[in-house]
Amino acid sequence: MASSREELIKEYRVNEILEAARRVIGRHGFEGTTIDRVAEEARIAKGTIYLYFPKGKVDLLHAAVFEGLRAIMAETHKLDRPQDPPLERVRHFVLGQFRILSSHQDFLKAFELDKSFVTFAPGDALGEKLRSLLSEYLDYAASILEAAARGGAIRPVDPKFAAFILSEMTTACLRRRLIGLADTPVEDDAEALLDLFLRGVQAAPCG
Amino acid sequence: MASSREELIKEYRVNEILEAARRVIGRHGFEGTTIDRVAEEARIAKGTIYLYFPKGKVDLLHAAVFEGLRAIMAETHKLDRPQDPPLERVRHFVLGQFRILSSHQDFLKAFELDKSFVTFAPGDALGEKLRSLLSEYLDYAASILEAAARGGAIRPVDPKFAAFILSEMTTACLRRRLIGLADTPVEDDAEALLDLFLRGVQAAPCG
DNA sequence: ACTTCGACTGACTGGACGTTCAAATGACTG
DNA sequence: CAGTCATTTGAACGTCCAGTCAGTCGAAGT
Repeated sequence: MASSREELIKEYRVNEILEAARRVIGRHGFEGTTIDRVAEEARIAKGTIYLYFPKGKVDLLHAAVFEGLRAIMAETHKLDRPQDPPLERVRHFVLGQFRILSSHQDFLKAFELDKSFVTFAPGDALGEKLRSLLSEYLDYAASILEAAARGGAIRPVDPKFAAFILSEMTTACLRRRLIGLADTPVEDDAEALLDLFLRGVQAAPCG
Repeated sequence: MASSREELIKEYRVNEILEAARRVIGRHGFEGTTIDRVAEEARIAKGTIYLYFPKGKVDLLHAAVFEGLRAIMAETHKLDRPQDPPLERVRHFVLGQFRILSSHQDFLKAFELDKSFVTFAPGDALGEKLRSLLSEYLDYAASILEAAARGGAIRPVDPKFAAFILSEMTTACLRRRLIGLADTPVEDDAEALLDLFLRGVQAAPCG
């Protein structure tokens, strides 16, 4: 990692710029983010940005988005409780994921999460990085579901499929609020979601 | 509606331009769509577009997107079978919706559906139109679920919440394929989705 | 044949924005 | 203080693209 004094300073500057970029993205959206605005937000001149991001705007924005997402995903990793009973572990994960994602909804909104995963061409660098990030996250979520399935707490659904659907259900709830279609408190959503999902995957035979 | 000869011609031209715009959007994405490209695709000159869309590019693209979505939603309305037994009606709707949306995945991908609903500011004209379109659609889906709940086929969940989650689960499946995370046939997704959702909302007590 | 009309064209304009680079600034040293 | 070097600056440049408008062309009218 960084060691010498210069490298530390450089890393600090890079971080400042990335944070400014994320603020601008949050305010103006991905497409509405210009180098001028980022420079103004970071209180430095336009040219300075090119010292730290010589590859240009696209590289900067991609880095900002990637790091932002990585941080959010790191948060969700921290909330796992492997020692809990499987079903309780799933429940805790679902609610925790909901809480974390909803606390970052501004950024997620501006970033237009789904778009970015979907839109980038197969060869695209950021697209690949995001895909692997998502993939890693889904493996983690799937492992929790798989453990529950092994323990007999839920039925043996395809864990990756279920994990994906679960995370999408979560972002869907947030999106619904952003659109203005939800008139109930957020906590209700979390409970309703958990209920819907758990019943969907639970072991006991229905009907 | 249109009556005179001129109005019919005009409507025809407008439609040609909108279709060209949708093709370009499908190929280059929303942001990558320029008036020049639309003009080239429609095999007319740039200026001609401004004869039919004097309000400019944004208006044109919004109309293209709105009409495209309206057509898709009209399709889903046609597949309802109110005379079927409630649970069968739900099942048919879920599978039909899946089939229709997946047949339009190119357009939906390019349009970045979620983005457009989420990103537009509350006062924005297209945003409002899309929201009301979505709202109408959700009312329709919710009415199917509500009928099933009244018939006792599913438990009395909040029908609008369930309808929203259902439609998002469907688009999520498609997105998963576009990202390249799915390795199973599409039909499997439809079945797995139906299974997950029905168990989630079904009447029989689980556990 | 001449005129009128209006749909259509596409070169042009102006502004926005990414990127560059010569000059200014400041920090550090002998 | 002068000299050296790294960092920072922002005016200038090139490109892209929405939007304009003077001019073309064919059809219909007289």
